[in-house]
Amino acid sequence: MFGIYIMAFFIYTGGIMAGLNDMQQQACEHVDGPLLILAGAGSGKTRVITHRVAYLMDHEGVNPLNILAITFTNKAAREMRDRVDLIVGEGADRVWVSTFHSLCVRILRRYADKIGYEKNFDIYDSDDQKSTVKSILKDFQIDPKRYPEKMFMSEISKAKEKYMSPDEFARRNAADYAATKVAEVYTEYQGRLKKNNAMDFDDLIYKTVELFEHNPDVLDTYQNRFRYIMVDEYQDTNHIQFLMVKMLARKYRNLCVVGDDDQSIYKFRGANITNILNFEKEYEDAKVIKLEQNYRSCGNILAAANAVIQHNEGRKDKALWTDQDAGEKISFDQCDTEYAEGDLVASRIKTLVRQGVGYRDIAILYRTNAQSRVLGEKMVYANIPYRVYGGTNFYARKEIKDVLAYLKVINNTTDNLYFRRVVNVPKRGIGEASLSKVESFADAYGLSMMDAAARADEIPGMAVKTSGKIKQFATLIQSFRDMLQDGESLDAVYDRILEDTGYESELIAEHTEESMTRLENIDELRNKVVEFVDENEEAGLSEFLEEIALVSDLDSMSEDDNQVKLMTLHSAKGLEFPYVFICGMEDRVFPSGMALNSDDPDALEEERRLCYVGITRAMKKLYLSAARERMMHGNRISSDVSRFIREIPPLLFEHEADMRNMAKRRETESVDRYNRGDLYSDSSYGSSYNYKPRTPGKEYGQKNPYSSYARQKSYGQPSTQPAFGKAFVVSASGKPDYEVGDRVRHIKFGVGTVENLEKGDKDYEVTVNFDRCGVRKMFASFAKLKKSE
DNA sequence: CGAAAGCTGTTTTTT
DNA sequence: ACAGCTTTCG
Repeated sequence: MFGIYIMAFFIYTGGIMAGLNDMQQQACEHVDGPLLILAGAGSGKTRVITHRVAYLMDHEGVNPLNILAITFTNKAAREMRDRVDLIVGEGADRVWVSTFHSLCVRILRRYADKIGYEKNFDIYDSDDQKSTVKSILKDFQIDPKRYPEKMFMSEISKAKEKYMSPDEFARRNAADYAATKVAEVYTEYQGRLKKNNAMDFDDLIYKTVELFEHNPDVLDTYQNRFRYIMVDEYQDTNHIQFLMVKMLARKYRNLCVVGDDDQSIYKFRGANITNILNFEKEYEDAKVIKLEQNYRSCGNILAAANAVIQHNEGRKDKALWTDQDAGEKISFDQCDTEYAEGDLVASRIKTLVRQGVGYRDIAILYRTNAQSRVLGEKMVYANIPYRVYGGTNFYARKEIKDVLAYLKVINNTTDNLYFRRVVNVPKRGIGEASLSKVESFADAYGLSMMDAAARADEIPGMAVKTSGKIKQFATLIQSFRDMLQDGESLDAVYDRILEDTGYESELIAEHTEESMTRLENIDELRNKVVEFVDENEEAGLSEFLEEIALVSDLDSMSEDDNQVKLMTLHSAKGLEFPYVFICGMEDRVFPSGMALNSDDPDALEEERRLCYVGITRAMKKLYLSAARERMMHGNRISSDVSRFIREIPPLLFEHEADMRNMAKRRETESVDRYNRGDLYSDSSYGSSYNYKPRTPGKEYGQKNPYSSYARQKSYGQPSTQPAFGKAFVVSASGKPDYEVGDRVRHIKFGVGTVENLEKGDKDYEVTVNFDRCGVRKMFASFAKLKKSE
């Protein structure tokens, strides 16, 4: 009988722990007390967290309500919940899994009154922050040219990340003139946000910590609620997040943090790597578990990642290992321009797809969002389904911000920022002059601008015609509020807004390509409203706006869409793809020029960590590429191959010999350039840059009509080579020098016979029967076939 | 008051 | 190259 119990026990645990290695299992089974999991890239971190949650519930009998898991993105949160669901079957939906920000919003909505806010507070995005700061600078008569608003925004943000109040900031910086200015603006900024019943991203966390600090009873409630706390991507937490976690975990000390110091890439937004490095000092009894076996990448890729990251000084020494095969070697290509690079990537993708790879298994990563434009264009050309993640956010588009501003002003009439945004959109003949009058009136009587607008006829010195218009606007907004009050659904109100404000009809009347896109976007937003209403029956406008504010583009990533994914290296963190392209492997692009110029040595180390993150996203094959020159800030500049390429041992590359040569050549070149004194100096940057065209013949297809080559003349190439641009384009898509029946040689496939040659849209398509590997169809300009006997 | 035209600085990464 | 801001004109 006892034996049966034991049996059952083993089968049971086996069910949960199936497929975990020793270290992973230890991590899962550590229940009480602080735990630090140092999890290298691809070491099954998510697996461990989900299994640990399952273990706590099923094995330790922990109530799912007592578990809090903080993830980095909403997508990660959703995934984790789904995966826990699969393991435990029931109760997973009661585990609280969310990001720092959404966790805080949920807490703050509940206790808003305790910190002097109303429950329906707005969440300001960076655009909103910027307009607020801008208007303060105007009022304070601070010249934005001497003190740019960006500086104020980042200083304020930094202060909040350290949990430093405006008062304390002022006290600490009394001596420094510029800092006193910042202190004044910071103080005023917080005042305005409060007045508008709004919080920015940093406030969400700041105010939560403040709430806990001033209300021990509230803190106690949450300490009891969250007896088991897990924090993912701990290396990217900032100081105030650290404080918040510390407060919550103080009572039960069941804190488990997971992270990897090598993947810390968010220093620029306050992430503090010492949080993870000093965890053992903070919690002396912490158990530390290292996960170093990588299950994601094949050997060559992992070796490259290890080689790169080893160039960093300040890191915990560790090395990932794998028992997978070496796999395919890494590919590297230096193209002439960013357009050629895009063409190459597109053609490689087509080859992969022809071999049976799904589009969904491919990702293109890059350092800056700006690079996505050309790459995206090339995907269109090549007919490759793709999606760009991040970048100019859907919610940052003008029309979306307008419509959302209507919703926000309906939700929170206290806010003047959104009032100003929509009061004259579409044009209602209400100008700045009238608005200042409304504002002074509002200030004088302690009203919001919306309230003042409702009483516009009382405002002194205002024309009856104008006050009528303003009043009408206030009535309009009130009518929407009434609809909601009467229980009308959100989507019904949404439609009424578009109609009654005349926003939609104006766009329809415009009837340009642009206005049609805007209408589509507005329709897309409507879909989101409907979707939200369906999924959250209880929730209202406030909740909808909150979801919009905190959700990111990436969160909508779905396995269902069979598309190539384009995103920045930053966005790619936490994801994995069988085939990964990293574009723009050039000094000043990646590592960024900023990092190269910086006097902080960690700046370059952070870039290197980013490179490490990028490489380790790849499972089967990694393609790196660079351009010899590209358009940057309106100038065509030439660039060297990224130093990170040279940090990868040549033997890991497909064309090992070439890589060796390049490394050698590069060494001498660098010395030469250094001796000339122009390494990274401005002489290679601005208009004085001496542009040397490459020999046209060895170029990849260059047919982009928007390419700057079409306008080559304007870039310092006056009379010496007038026909260059033209000759260039012709030769790129010109007829190859071989015919059907010729024997040709391909750099990789060897010798074969040309079976067919036909002119496609932009290029010749050539079909070759190779002796070694059979029939292949390819684009002539990519194939670089040479006649052979 | 509003639209159009010119001038400026700007790009690293994001919850 | 581009957007956003200021200036200018109707």
